[in-house]
Amino acid sequence: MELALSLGDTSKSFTFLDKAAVNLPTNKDPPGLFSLAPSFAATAAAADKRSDAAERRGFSSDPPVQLDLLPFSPVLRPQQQPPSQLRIPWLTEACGAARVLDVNLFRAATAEDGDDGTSLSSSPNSAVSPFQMDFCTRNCNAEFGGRNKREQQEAEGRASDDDENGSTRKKLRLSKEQSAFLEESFKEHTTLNPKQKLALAKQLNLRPRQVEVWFQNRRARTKLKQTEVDCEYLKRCCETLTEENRRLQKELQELRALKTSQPFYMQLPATTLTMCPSCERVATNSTTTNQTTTVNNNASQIPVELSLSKPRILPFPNGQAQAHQIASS
DNA sequence: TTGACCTCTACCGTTACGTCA
DNA sequence: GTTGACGTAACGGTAGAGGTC
Repeated sequence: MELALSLGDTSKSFTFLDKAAVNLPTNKDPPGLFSLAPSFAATAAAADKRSDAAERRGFSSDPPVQLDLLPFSPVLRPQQQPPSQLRIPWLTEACGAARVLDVNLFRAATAEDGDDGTSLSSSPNSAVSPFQMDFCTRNCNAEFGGRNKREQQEAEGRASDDDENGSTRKKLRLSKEQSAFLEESFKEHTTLNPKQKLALAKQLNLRPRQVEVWFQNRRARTKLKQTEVDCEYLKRCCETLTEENRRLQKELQELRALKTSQPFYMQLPATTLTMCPSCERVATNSTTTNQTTTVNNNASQIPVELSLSKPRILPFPNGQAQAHQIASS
């Protein structure tokens, strides 16, 4: 049941609630639409957690629950791929299997670490990984050779520093190949189960902990962008509401001025509107006209009469009071 | 069956490093 | 060469879920 109050400007309707209702995230949402991503993300995280737990318990969690975390972001729309196997289109389609071999070519024995990141090579102060990555990058991608050479030298320098000072915080830049690889994986799975993490780490010649951290940071960046988009949308909504409020206040002032210019209005009997819940027809017990208000009755609009403000008690000169009300179901 | 304890992982806030203008 | 802004890898703390005893 919908009541449309017609107070002059009938061409503009109030649409905020409609918009909010319509723009709930769906798989068909185009980019830019508002979504309730945080709650969805939480649901997805919980689902993934359950999935991971199922994996750890030793049985498959199939069928996978594909959750669209960011409907407005096509990058993050997961493909319908089985989660048990990582498919890397960037790798397999654009570069072929040779890339895989290159990535793994210089993988040292330390890459056979467990997934806890606590073995020798995964020590926070270990200098193994930067070397491996630079070897990999040099051999994988000739166009970055110069920079990677410098990186390698820097890495060597850091390694020696690390050897001297075990407290040095290690930070390395992932190569473009590694980043692209991880990005492609993220498109398919925003979270990883231990198997996937291990597989990715092996393929990229990274420690599982690094893969884990990368996904955590990637999720954080995604959430941040989502928040920015949501804030922008809410800001626009606020502006719209402010403008709407301003317009209504203006109309209210005009109508109050109209009231004072027509003192006989106060002497008129109140109008009571009743609406049948089934047919939504509106009936009135008075023919008094203040302002014409239309009641949106689906196909037809029935002009009725009603007071302009919310139901309230109006003072009458003779001391009586009478309620103006709109009765509806 | 229940509760304590442990492990794992996601998330969050923060820090520190690398890059670039 | 220096500096500040920015992006991001990495860290520590916390909470929740599941497993074990």
